[in-house]
Amino acid sequence: MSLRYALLALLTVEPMTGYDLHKQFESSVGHVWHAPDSQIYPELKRMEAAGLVEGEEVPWGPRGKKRQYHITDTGLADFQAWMTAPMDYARTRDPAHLKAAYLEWATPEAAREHFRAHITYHETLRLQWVATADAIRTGTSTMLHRRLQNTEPEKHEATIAFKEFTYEGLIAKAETEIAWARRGLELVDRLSASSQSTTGG
Amino acid sequence: MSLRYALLALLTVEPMTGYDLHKQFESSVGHVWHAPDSQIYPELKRMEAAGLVEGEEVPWGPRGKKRQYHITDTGLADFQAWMTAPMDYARTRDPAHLKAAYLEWATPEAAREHFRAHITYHETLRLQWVATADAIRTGTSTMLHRRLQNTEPEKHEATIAFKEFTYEGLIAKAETEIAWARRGLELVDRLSASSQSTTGG
DNA sequence: GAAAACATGTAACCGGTTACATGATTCT
DNA sequence: AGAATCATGTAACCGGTTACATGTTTTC
Repeated sequence: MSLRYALLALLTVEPMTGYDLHKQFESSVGHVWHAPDSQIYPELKRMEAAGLVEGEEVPWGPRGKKRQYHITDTGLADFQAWMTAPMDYARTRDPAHLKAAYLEWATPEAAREHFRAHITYHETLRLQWVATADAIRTGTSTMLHRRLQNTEPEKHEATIAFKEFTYEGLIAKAETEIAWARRGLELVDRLSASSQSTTGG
Repeated sequence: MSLRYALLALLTVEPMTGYDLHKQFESSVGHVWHAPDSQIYPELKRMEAAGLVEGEEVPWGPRGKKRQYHITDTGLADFQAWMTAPMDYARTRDPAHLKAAYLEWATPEAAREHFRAHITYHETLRLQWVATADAIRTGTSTMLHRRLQNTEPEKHEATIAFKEFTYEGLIAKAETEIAWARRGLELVDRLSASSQSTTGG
């Protein structure tokens, strides 16, 4: 159900087509939420049926056309209700830690590879998030720029602050994972050393 | 597909019934993986069809019976192959951070409540994980005890170390979330103060 | 005797993924 | 002219959730 609110959050900036929204999920918002276009188009239709958004055919080139959606008052009210309602946290389901708990079944090299992949993955995320956080801080983010243009000046400070703060949290998360995986590599080395001395002694 | 490997991981300790496995998901392993019984029983059947486990009817009381599953050689090979194979990381989908990014749409009190709930949730997790990590360290964990009894002594050190290490990682994760949410509360206070001085001035 | 725990499922649904399918427009 | 991008979907599938359904055994 969060996809719906991710879409509404984006549509509070300005009217967009399904394709515009899909592109957003590949960049900025994509860092906290991802969705393929095969999920976006049907969801927009359901949201229109529920009165949360309204679509409008607009011409595109000589023969083409596209459907631009804008958020309705109902949609805005629904979004704000979601913002105010308590979150329901999904039960833990963490494949990386599940696997880590049973690495005695893998070879030391496979265990090392597991942690290396974990580091690579989270370092990639971290870099993206640092870049996005910088863009927010320096005012380079075009999406945020457009959002601020449609926002009352009193809300500018909070709008920027919450986005910056979100990315700081994501960066901290990534750094925790990286630090943990680095310690994992050390652990594998220690265990290999001790098992080799056992075998060798 | 990870449910399958979570089940295999548990069945490397000893043969269990669907109900035993379900109970495990409510305690120890439940911290890294969760599954309702409605998912466990059909999955065990599929795994039996795939030759990864074998079920055996065992009597239970005077009239009752239960089906106890044990892992097969094929199942063990499959589990080890999964342990060795690289993980595929799912795309980011983080409702708590999605919401945090747009908290300018919530009232300050709702924003505070969001962060308070985040703290409560992760503090609960943290306490559970600290308790489990302690049980692993002190040798109080019955599940780990039984596992070690069916494990060659050379593997004991690694078996314990990886489980302890996994819980340390989970605890670090929870602590990162708690620290972030605490800073969130401070941020809301700062923003409320500055918007009030604007309104009041 | 009642309650809690043990035991095992089915069915409907939902959110998300992957693969497939098509066509227009803009840029080089 | 060809490639990249814009644009919009359908269909099959899969993993997971929620609700429903039933009966036995053990414990108090």
